[in-house]
Amino acid sequence: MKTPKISEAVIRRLPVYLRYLQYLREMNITTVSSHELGQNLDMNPAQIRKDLAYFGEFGRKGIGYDVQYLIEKIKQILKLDRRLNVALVGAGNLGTALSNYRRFTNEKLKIVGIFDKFSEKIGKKIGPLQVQSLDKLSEMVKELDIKIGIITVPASEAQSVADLMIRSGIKGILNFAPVILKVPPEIPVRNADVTTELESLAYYIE
Amino acid sequence: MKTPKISEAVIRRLPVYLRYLQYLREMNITTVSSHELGQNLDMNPAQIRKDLAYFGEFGRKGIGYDVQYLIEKIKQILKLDRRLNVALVGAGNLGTALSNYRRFTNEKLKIVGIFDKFSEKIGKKIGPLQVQSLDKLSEMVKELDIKIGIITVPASEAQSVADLMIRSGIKGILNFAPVILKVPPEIPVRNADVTTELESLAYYIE
DNA sequence: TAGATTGTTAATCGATTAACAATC
DNA sequence: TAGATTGTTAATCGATTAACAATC
Repeated sequence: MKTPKISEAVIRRLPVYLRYLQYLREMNITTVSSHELGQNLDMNPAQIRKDLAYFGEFGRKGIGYDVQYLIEKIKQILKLDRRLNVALVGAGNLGTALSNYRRFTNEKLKIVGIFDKFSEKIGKKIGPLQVQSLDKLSEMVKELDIKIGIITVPASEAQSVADLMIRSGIKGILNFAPVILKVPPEIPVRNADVTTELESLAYYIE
Repeated sequence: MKTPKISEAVIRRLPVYLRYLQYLREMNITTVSSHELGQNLDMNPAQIRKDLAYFGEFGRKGIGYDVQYLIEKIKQILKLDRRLNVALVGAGNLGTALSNYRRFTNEKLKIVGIFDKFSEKIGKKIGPLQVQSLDKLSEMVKELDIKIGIITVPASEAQSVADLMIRSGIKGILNFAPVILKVPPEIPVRNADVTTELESLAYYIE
């Protein structure tokens, strides 16, 4: 919490640690060293120790890290210990897939509204939710205190959806559309475009 | 092509440039400077010039880059000028969404086989393809010269699917499952786990 | 020509890794 | 205690940015 200035690279590794720690907990493993973590996550142990040390002293010299304790600490750091509501815009194939994504259901991070522009999509049931008109977004963001928006509309619509999200009070965006969004600097954006990933992979083939 | 050693960061930016150049071409814009690219992609112009200069001299001093020519060159670099067949394993919601992903259809990068372990999924039609048994993967990889595998199975299955893909001759993996896969060092892997992205986004909220 | 913009070298900045004292 | 492992400083490595000569 008393953080000098943590780089994004560090923050992006924390969920990876968290995920593996949760796996260890399922295996009833109670303690782990940075060396073991490094082996399994294919990372340098010094980097793992350094990443964690930005936020506090979570380990014990000569012993390692308590799995359960470290899970709790990382959750605190990432703010996954409190409820965080998410809206998804674009009820197509990908949007539907994400809405049904199992892992969200258990977690504090939860999709609480699905929106679409097209009337043929509106009213459609996806899991426990009904697709709503995009016109309702702003109202629902306020009502449900939605903080994060997921964009799964076509590239041509993405910027206007992002603008609407930000006007509505959303504080961060996960963007699946293949465009670089223009947003104010205080709004974090994560791009998760599949095509980009595949295309960069192509380079390494052969 | 006569490349000293290009960092992954550079390679990952090329598809972003490509995408924006294709957008410019659609707008009938024929020439662009690194400065304009930088403005629109929120990047440093020097970085863009340097990235491109690893692969050749594509611009003209005092003028900028020819959009069409640069598109072709980047496609060549990324090997998107030749056909590259892709197999997808896991015909759930996400797998179905990706298989229907419009952009793949036009491109050289093409999903040519969809596989699943579960008999209730097998035979199901997704776009022009029918879901096949996972047992057929190896055979099809050889028959269709499939080079890339996309994994959209649950975390618990992902490693064994990756192993099977590699044994079958697949050369690169795009992994949507929330695990770090163990693969030989010569096999490139891209992780595209949505949960990880969302969790790192949570850190920046409030 | 004058203005613009590349390609590239040099300078800066930041991130990763090694090393080790502290200590369980 | 002896062995193991953390937290952290220092060293290394790599990536980004600035600057500018070349040139369209």
